Amino acid sequence: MKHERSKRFHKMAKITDIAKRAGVSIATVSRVINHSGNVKKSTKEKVLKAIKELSYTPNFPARYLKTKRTLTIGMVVPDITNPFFPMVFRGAESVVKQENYTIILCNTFEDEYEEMRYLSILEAKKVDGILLIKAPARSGNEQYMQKLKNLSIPIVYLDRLPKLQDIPAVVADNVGGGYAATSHLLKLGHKRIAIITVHYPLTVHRERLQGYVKALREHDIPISRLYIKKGASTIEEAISLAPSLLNMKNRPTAIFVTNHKMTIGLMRALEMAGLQCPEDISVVGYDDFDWENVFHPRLTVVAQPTYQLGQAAAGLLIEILRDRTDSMHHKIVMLSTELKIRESCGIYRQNKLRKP
Amino acid sequence: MKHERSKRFHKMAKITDIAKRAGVSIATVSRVINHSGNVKKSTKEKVLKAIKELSYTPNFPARYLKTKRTLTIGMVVPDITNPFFPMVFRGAESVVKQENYTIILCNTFEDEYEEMRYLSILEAKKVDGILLIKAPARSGNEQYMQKLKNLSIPIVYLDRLPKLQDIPAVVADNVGGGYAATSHLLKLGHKRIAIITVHYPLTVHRERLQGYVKALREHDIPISRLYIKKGASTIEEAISLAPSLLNMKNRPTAIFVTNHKMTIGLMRALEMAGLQCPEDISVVGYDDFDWENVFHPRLTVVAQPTYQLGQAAAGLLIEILRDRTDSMHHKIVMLSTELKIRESCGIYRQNKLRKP
DNA sequence: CTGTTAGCGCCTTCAA
DNA sequence: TTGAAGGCGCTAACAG
Repeated sequence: MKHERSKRFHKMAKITDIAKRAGVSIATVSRVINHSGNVKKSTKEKVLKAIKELSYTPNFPARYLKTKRTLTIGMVVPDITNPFFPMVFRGAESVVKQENYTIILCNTFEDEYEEMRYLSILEAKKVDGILLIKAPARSGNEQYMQKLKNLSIPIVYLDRLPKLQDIPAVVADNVGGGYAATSHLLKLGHKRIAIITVHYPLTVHRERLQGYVKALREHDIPISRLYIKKGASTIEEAISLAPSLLNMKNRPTAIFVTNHKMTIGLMRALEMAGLQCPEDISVVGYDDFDWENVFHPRLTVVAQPTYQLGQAAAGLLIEILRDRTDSMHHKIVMLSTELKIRESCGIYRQNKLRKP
Repeated sequence: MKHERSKRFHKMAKITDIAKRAGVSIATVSRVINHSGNVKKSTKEKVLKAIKELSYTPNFPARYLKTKRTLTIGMVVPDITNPFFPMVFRGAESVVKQENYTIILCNTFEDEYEEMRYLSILEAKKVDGILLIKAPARSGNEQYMQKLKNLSIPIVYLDRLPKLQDIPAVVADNVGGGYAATSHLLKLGHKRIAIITVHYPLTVHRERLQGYVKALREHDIPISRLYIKKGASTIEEAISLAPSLLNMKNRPTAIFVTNHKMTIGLMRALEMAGLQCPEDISVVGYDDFDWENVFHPRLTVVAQPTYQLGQAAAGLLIEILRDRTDSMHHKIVMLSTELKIRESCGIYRQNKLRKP
């Protein structure tokens, strides 16, 4: 036997109720609601009055059947718990809300299967568009990439780029970020500069590594595989990765970490190894948050334009939705990063080499 | 003239397409999709085949018209940029996804008008339920409270309680949190303990203050208005509030901050005043995040069960949705907090009184 | 086990 | 300026 919804949830008025009460047809009601077609002022007022009296709101899902628009967009992120993404979300929300869109937020936990699942749901729910921050690609995912490309809903890629041609996307200048971080260290005299980065097949990290390599090359410093550590983007992973760097005979005098969570892990590892930052070792991190300018050591970091990334991506998506065609939107927008110099990098000194 | 959607967005197959291709009626197709009614194995396979071939997905908005369920819920938060809320979101998402729900996330910026706006939209979009973390109440909002109470969609209140009777809600033990923080300071010998809290009419902060008062009373320490500072929950506000405390003749030897952002602001203010924590002044903060156990001074804080708050609230909401009645769900669930003792509190020493 | 059919709430020609 | 009627894609009786 089916339960009844309790009385306090009275059913909502519908358009016929309004029509009846106002003594007009539903077509007329629809016209005043949507400002479509002409309605005599007096009848319009009658309708408005009825709407107010019954506190009527149009039923969006029903309306969708005709209009084919849900006024909602989907946003798929790897991990909303990484403070980078809430800022991106807010940026996006700030622009879509102007157009009365609303956002379904989906967390994939860096899992492409989860991403697929969510994309299917978003498709079924008929969101008007999707902002996608991709999870790392799994090997043998060609089929999925094909599906992505042919999805019935416009997608704007954000931050992380898939292996796809001709897609609309908004990204940060990761090569520039990696380059700036490494150059800064070089300018301070460091020569043995390590990098801790993420092993996922993600453009962002590959590019930051590229920037690192580029800067070293420009200074004729050979790239050593021993100074390049890769792992999952977690605090724990950085903690377990760090010792292989810190216990080297030629321990690096500076480390560039390309990821926020791993930066925290590295700092923990330094402490555990009894190393002072910046006295014993310099660190450049990634991503900039409020507390970083307060607690010690104050991190020198590559700051990303998080809010702006969200804004730009949402703006692009809305443009596409407005045209209802994406033919001329196969462009990739790149926003630049900024090195925030604080206190976690010291000048290279020979005597830094004391054993830990 | 209306634009056409570009060709790459081919229209989706619908149930009649499947029926035609499988050589059955749409009713049968519907049956296999929804596992309702019996279908002969062989025809079921035919249908499944057709579905796969046309990569058909049911159209949720259309389906809603019949089922009255959108399988989406709304979550309204004050500021997703405060790391407290992403954790709550993840907790909620982790349980609703089990039931195939999806979440529309709405940011109100602590603005009750914005909250009203979003609630109206969620109502129009026919979300099945709402998780609401309320913005501070404006004065003269009785009408809105009335509307809230009579909303056509079940709400579970989260973290912050409105002035309403008989509502389902999940909250943290804020009195307990304030009490634990203050007691800890008292145990360390502090007597001049100040509190920096939020002036919004929000249960959470009122209760944390209550806990503070309760602890002091138990130790027969008079409550001084001079030691109670209230303001907006921002970094800047804490910075501008702090000097009135730090420059007092009887400067407090310990401060309890009931809000994450204000904690950051206070630490900044201490630094600006040339005060060391914990040497010159002890601090207990609120909310616990990864970096707090790494950077210095390591904050002693009241940790809230963020993830669990989200889980519990979502669980309660789903229960309500399952019954389609909230008659027996007028309960308030309270989860406890935990004091994380780290390094920002020192033992009270007389000589702390040196001028800044 | 399967098909026919009547709506769900709304928008939108087409007529008047 | 207004109304009547069809249909969007789907589910759920009701028949067969």
